[in-house]
Amino acid sequence: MITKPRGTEDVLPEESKLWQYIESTARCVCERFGYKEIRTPVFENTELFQRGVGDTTDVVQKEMYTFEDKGGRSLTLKPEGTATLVRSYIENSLYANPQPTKLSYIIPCFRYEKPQSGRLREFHQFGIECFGASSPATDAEVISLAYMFLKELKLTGIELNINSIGCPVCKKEYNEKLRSYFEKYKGELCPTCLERLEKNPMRIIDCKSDICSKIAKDAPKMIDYLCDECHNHFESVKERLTNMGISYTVNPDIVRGLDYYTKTVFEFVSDALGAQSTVCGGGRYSGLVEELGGKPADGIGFAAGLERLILVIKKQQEVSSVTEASPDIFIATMGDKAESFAQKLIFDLRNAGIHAEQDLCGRSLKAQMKYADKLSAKFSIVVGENELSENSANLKNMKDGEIIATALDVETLKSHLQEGK
RNA sequence: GUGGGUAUAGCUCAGUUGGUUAGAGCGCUAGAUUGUGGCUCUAGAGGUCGUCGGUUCGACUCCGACUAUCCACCCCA
Repeated sequence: MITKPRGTEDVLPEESKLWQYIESTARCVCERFGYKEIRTPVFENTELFQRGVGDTTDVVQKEMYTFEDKGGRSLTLKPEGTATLVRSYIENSLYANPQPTKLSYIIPCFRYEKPQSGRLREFHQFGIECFGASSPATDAEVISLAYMFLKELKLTGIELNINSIGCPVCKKEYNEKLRSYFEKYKGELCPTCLERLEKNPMRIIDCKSDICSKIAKDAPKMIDYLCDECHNHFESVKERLTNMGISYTVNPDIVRGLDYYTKTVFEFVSDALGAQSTVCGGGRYSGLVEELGGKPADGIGFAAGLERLILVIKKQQEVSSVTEASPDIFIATMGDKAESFAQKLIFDLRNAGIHAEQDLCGRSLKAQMKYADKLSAKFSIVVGENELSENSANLKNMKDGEIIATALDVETLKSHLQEGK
């Protein structure tokens, strides 16, 4: 047997209902906020992610699905959405439209990681990006969209954490402070954090090891070192969130792992998920558009992991309340002539917008009725020689067993079915 | 990439200190006097017991490797 590749999942018909529900909720919310859907390629030139996501990040260093095509080009399956959108924004000159440019997407992403609950090698993200607006109002709008999306999915136990990691100027100053702080504990830090000390000391704050987190507890906080502009920006974002009734926790420890983030970063965390608990995360990025060859423009956005949302929803509702689509009518037949007649009738009924079914496995009449029951058909009729010659049959309501006589034409059947609803 | 748990029918799981034709419930198929579902009853199909190797007279059972899966680290959505 050939099995699916590691870290991938089949979405079976039962579950795809849930996917459609989440996707339509996402689209519906985006529409109200003026975010328009964009569709982009599944793979991009590898360089886009090296430059866009950052050469030093784990995502780029060890998690990308990179391959060479027959023309010798290095291509990579998208590990995330933002870099692609920035590329498209520049390449299609979307900056020439009235700004800001507000985009949304639902995409598959690929990362070569060890699979675990809430972490797959192919996973899906719903995200938005807003380009060309640097005001705090933009941050608040983006966060409020995520908030409303999660709220409309009726998720409980979700919390919003926000932080500001400053602009390149104050970030750099802060990094120096941080480095000199951790230098003092050089002998105690774990090996990975020792490396981080050189490259990106902010990541040490993230470390879960007992010793490092204890040391990091008293480390200087970015929030205390923000420059005036960054500080005011962050204050304004918080005030706007409060105004909208969106509660949040300022969490100085959220440091996003992707290089491009500046100023506002945030994540929505679920208490239902175990280790991979971030259900939606994002932030502002000021230098990315320029880095990828565009005229300087601010960007801000978020991505939500659809598989994780589905995990939360499934955990919340013990039994899925998603109702299966059931046929309006099942036509059981006896004999070839009747069967052939029924297929034509069913075709016409379907053409008239009715969900009609028949047996395709050559079952006995009794077995056909059982099958109709399993499909939860609302009505059934049996067509045999008698019905054909008289052009009439008994229409049975499967719920209460009530029977009425009906002619075997689309209009009559349709009106009976509508009455029965 | 590092650690730990798990692997028996489509699904959920039994399987006695290693012993002959490996079981149950649900599901699936068929039937219970030849033209009507749900309840009940009967029968049937379906497993190289994750894979490969080792120990043994004999392995689903013990050991090893591999693979898959789950949990955690790491990282992130």
